[in-house]
Amino acid sequence: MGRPRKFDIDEALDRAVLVFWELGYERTTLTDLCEAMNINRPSLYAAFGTKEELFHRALDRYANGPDAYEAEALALPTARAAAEALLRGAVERQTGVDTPHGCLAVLGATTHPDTEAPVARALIAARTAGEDAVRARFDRARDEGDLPEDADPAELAAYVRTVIYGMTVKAAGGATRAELERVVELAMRAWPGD
Amino acid sequence: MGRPRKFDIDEALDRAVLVFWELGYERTTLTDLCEAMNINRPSLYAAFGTKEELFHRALDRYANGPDAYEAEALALPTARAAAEALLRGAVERQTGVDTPHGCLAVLGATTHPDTEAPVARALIAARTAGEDAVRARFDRARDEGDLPEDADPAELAAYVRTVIYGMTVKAAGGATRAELERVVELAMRAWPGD
DNA sequence: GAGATTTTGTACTGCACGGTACAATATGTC
DNA sequence: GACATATTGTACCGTGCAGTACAAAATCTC
Repeated sequence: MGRPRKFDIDEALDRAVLVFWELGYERTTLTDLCEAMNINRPSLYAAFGTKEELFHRALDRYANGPDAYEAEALALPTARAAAEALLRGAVERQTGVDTPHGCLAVLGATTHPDTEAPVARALIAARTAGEDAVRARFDRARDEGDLPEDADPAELAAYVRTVIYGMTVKAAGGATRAELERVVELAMRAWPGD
Repeated sequence: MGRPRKFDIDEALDRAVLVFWELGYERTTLTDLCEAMNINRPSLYAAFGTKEELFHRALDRYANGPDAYEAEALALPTARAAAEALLRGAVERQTGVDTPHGCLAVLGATTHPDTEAPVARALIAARTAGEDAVRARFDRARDEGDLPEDADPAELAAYVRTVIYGMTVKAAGGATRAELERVVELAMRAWPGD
């Protein structure tokens, strides 16, 4: 009961994702968020808590929304196909016309390993989780004989994600989709067995 | 004439580089800078101008100091050696024990292609200049027959720099030097002609 | 040593930010 | 319709920030 909420929580959260994605955590102000979400500050606090708590929710939603292609990529039948789908999916997501360029989990905050900032730590954790998922997929691939004996799943996962992060930086610098697609083709030449 | 300056300009600038390198532009405060440079605010302004002007000078000094290994790498006799030296040099610089991890030109600010922020634009320009230098080196290599006819110098340059940027993100997330060195080895497997 | 000149140190200003108090408003319950 | 309950809108608060005013201090010139 009580006065009914005038906005949709999920829709507002989607708007918040876009703002954080475009500006990063620190450059985003509450005014930016309120305008994009079309609500006022007390409503924001009542629904999502502080700016930092909202960011964590936005990051979560980002992982399950724009970033959900990763799980599909990992479900492909071979490790090679999975790796290529990860790379191509990253290019697509990072150079969309309706979304900000780059990746929230990389550009969301300036992160350093010894930082105390919870937001930076959350981004590092999100990236680590993403990399772990790739490594687990490649582990399975080697068990299945889908990867050579001398290929190291952890190294391959680190390599694939490194290229993805690098393309994020390039996308943030204005690189086009076509440029990044050529980077993917080159990157895949390092795949073992080719 | 006048009262003599109590500090050395270059030394103070080196300190500023380290602060910006560690914290990025936005998270760095004037208080941080003054403490690290061991001077007070009016002295900072008299010697370096605003925080933004100081950042530009720091970025310049970074390019000619910690980042100067790039020119040496490009001077190596073959394109392959140059590429590998760039990658290995990047690992070394990004995981030094006496310097912050990562790269000032990548992590110094959250950059987006359509940003108006002069600092972000300067970082993008610095990265573009770095990539152009690599491409010029690979252009020369192809003229010299050092690269196959079907290898595209611009694509190779984009690829090498993408891997460097990606390693920066990983270094900022806590990756160790050994991990990144294995990424370099994998990345070099994409080199044409191997 | 007097005066001009530059740097230094302290203390301040204006502003933008995240967060909140409080009253008004809109619903459900009895 | 009276009351409890929850959201909304406005206006505000404290804080930390970049940048600066101003006087004291240290040098050079003559």
